[in-house]
Amino acid sequence: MTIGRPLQHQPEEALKAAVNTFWRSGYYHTSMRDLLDAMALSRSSLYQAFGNKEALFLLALQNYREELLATLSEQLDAADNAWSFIEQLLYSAADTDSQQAALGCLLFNSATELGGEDSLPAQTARDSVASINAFFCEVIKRAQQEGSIADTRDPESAARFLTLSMSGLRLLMKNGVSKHQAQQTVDFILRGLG
Amino acid sequence: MTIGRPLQHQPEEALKAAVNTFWRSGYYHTSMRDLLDAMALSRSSLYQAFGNKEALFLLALQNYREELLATLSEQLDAADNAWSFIEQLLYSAADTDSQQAALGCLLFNSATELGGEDSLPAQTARDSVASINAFFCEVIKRAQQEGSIADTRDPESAARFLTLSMSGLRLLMKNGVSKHQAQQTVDFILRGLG
DNA sequence: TTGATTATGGAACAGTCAGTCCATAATTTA
DNA sequence: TAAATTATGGACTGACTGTTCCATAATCAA
Repeated sequence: MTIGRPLQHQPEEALKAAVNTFWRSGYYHTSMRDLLDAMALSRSSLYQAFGNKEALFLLALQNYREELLATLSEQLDAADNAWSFIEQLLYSAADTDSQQAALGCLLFNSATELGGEDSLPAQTARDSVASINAFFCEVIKRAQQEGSIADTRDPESAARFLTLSMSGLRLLMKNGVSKHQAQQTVDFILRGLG
Repeated sequence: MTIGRPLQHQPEEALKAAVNTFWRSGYYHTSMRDLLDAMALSRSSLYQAFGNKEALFLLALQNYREELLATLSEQLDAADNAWSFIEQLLYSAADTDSQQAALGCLLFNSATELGGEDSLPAQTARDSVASINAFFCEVIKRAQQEGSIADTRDPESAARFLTLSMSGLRLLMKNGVSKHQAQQTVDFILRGLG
């Protein structure tokens, strides 16, 4: 066993609470008090366990990204083929309820908020978006192998278009567009992609 | 003439400086000190002339939106037709240098940052995005009259797709995508739209 | 039980936040 | 010149910011 007083909190659950807090309020507008309340631990414990606000945010971004990529991989494996995965991805994004839609995606939110900063959080946010884009690129390539996307298309360009579309779709949903309207918009995306 | 001591600053230029400040740092992360420095006036003058931070932000959003819509209208009038306006709009967005790209669009930034809040700034940000979308809708209708977009397309859906695309393009540019890569992505947008 | 080790609660810190207030400056009209 | 009016500079407020520090609590090995 480890020596010393045992932890009185579960770091994984605390981190999830931190993710949700940053998700709701963004990096700068989230205060340590917000985090303390949401994570349900004391100042000392938070700083001892996670370092500081920036380090906690980096960890939250990483956790969110890994969980997102894991979910996407599962859905890809469960789908009949790459193209139907893309369809499901877009239509399910268009089908989120308004409360969840108001949150958007933590990665897109962070990349937008931190913009072109050269800080570590900003760079990490950009890297996270790039990792999602890289996943999409593999999906595109598989769709091309399966014949549902023309081989003549540059897969990286197509992946960027899909990233662009997901990000734009999140914004539309944040702006209060209805599910039906969002679905109609998805049809344009699929036409551009196919 | 007006009675009393005359203004020692030009409200229009000060407002532009405020716009740029909010543009760079967002609503919450912009401090009154940032605004005072950028606007080059004293605390008293700022509060007397513009009320408070929220009121100034609303004014900045309005100013940005009006100027953007005016520029778009000019470019639409100068274009050969609605479709070539759309092309130019997208390709010029893909052609912004990295410094400007890092800023993105104040309206999309604000709508993303303030998300689903029911505050006045959040509502105004959403309304501003909606007004851009409404402009795009008129452009789409004109393109349909001119025969460059099929009449079978729902103009409002197409407008939302164009709004989504502009927003997504801004995110890609923020993420460091090159001009060439952005141009390739625009081709996907145009294919989806046409 | 004692000593070592780690976690926690809470006080404290300097800095920043948005916003207010008042004395004073600069202009008008009379 | 004097009174009225508006703008400005700057001190000030109370609340909040992220972070540090220390005494204490809770566990382990000896």
